[in-house]
Amino acid sequence: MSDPADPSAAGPAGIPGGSPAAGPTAGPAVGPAVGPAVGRRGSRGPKKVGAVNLRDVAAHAGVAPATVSRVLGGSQHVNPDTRTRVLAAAAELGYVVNGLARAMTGRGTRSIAFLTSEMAGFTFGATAAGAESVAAANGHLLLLCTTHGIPERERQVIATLCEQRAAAVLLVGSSGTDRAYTERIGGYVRDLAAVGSKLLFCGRPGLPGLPQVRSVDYDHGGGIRSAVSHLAELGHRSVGYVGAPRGGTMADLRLDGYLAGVRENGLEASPRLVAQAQNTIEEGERATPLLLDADRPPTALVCMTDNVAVGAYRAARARGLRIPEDLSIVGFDDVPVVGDLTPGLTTVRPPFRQIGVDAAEIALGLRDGDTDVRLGTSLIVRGSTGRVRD
Amino acid sequence: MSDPADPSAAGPAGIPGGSPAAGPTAGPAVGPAVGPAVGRRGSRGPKKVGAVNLRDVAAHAGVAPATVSRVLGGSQHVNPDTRTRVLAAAAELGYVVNGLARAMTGRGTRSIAFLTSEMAGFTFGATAAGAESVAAANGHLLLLCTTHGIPERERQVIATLCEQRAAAVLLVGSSGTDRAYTERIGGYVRDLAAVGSKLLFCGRPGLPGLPQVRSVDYDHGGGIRSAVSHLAELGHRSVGYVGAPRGGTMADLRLDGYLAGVRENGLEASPRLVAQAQNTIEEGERATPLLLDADRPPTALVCMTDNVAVGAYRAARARGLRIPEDLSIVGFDDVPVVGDLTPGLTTVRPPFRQIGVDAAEIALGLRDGDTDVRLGTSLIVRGSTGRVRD
DNA sequence: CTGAAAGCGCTTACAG
DNA sequence: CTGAAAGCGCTTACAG
Repeated sequence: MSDPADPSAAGPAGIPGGSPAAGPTAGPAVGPAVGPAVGRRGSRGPKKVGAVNLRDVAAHAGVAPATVSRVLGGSQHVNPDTRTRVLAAAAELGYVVNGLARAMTGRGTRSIAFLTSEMAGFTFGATAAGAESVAAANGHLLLLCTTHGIPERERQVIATLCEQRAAAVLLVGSSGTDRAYTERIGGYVRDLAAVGSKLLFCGRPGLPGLPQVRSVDYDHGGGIRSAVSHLAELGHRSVGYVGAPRGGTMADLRLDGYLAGVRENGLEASPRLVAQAQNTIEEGERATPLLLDADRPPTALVCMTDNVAVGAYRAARARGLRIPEDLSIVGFDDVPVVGDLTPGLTTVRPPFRQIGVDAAEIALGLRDGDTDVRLGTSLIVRGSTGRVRD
Repeated sequence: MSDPADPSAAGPAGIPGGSPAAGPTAGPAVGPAVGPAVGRRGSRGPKKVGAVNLRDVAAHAGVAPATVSRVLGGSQHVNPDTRTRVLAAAAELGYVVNGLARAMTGRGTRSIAFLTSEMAGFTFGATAAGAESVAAANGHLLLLCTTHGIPERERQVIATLCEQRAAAVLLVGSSGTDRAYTERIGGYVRDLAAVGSKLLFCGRPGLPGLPQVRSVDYDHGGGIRSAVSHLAELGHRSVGYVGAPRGGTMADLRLDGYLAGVRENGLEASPRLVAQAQNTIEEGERATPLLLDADRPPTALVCMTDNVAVGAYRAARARGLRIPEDLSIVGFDDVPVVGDLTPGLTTVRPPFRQIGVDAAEIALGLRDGDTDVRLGTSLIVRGSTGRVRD
């Protein structure tokens, strides 16, 4: 019973939803739908075994295969009567075009791939959702791949994607910035180009060494700077930063944003105001005390991500510090629920969904121009930031 | 410059990562990798235009296409020397097998599809991640599709998946329970079976009318019952429920779990202890007051989901109610950050990732037996639940 | 408007 | 162990 192909499970014929949906141009079912025409009145020997194909439809309609291909392919000039006859035959046999075969002739729609390190987290989902909506609206499927950050796995995935002839691959999220990384990506770009595909950066900036790879990103630095400015306006002069050390695109951009914000607003600038933490709550909880327990602790913290900020909340609370009376905190990403913390987290919101949408549109060639796109962010002010205590 | 196929972008030959990875059995690159062999010393007329194919490799190695197919296909008996020669030729030409063509002969690996209403949210991501890991480990790609809950879109997606010959489709998440729904799904099952594919329920129970469709789910009812029991142990006698009205698998199962829990623990049972709210924070915020503002309000609330619970936090706070002193609250799902609310949310944690893993394994036929699987949940006790006030 | 033929790129019996 | 041939299911010039 675990075999859904069991004909005995077909149920009563004629149930709506059971219509052989066929291709985008096929009409509604007419007669009782059937699966593979196995043993259908012994019409043509014991040959057929797979699904019904185009030739079956042609025979059933009394036309040549080429004609069936034309009407199903939405071709131009076809006699209305012939068209009707073919459509009826297709529906009657429950014909479903073989997309694989079609793709081989160049007419098929190739899928677009979304390649990310981990597919967990809100930011991933929002971006993927944006890409999916565009893909779907254009008849493409979205392939979801994960590298877990290991090069060998990444290589493997790209190879598979080349074989499957993905239309394009969106490389999503932060990445390394070293020379080895650039060369590795450069290899992917060539491999993909060899099969008519292309690479696109999504949610991360382009690579200097790879100017031909377009990027769809948001303004990491600008977002952080707006957070720093917000704190400066509230009177803070000593603002700390908790985030990942240099070495990744996101870490670099956000840290640089902090540094620029400090400079622009004439705030205290000092290495002792920066604590290193990877992007997890635990890391934020671990690193924040490095700043809070110092001699003259900062009155406000800008965190690389909301995860880190939540860790900062924990650390502050553990020390009996009130937010924002004793310490203001700003996050980045605006993931769900952080607005319901006590107090709500002030944070920078990137247009994740839009990033996915733009990337997919570019990947599908729906957009002209060849420039990178970089979207703006918005500062969501909630209760975790307040005027500095006098 | 937006064309990644631009040969001038190929950079210096010999860069690692740029190796023509080819199929799973192809060896490492040897000479300088090249893309399509266009114009390569005019070797065979102006014919070639696409990527290099198997015949090119055969010619380059001085063997028949069938032989190349054998060594690349990991076939058995092939002369070692011949194998070496073919592998070298493949690497030299940067050959990448065409998965589409291979799939047409039945040898290719078909992708598995993950079909969900919305691809937002933690639960979705965790489940998909589990499925992806299994798919990847077995050389399959994961297709991500979205229906936005609209039947027409759902139909469209299934049709496309049939055309693309997906190996299986995982129908993920809650759904309707009415007869029309069952018939619609029944149609999909037949359509998929006709192309050798199958349907699987994931994170939701099976449909009585469709016993042949297997389901991989977790114990919604048991999870809620454990929450109710937990509250009963804390002395609560009047426990309310906030969740969606009947009509969906998740809503039904969780509400039934509440009802059973109330009965099992001999708690107050009354329709006025149940408030209806869809699965969003706002809905929880809207519906909770219906219970709190009643004559003899419950001392504890079980919410269908964490979203609803967060809404309940808002409502309680708006009334000056302390959690858990004045009101205990339990959620369901254990999405990120709810543990950092004030107080941390006590909630039921389903094994989302495992659900995805199991579903994918079954879809890929990696598991025997034909029974449905239903995994257990764990109650994560945090600060939002406490002894009832005397 | 419609057929017959060739081709897309691979794999698999069938014969050596 | 290896070739030549046929076939997978579709589409596209090429001729009517």
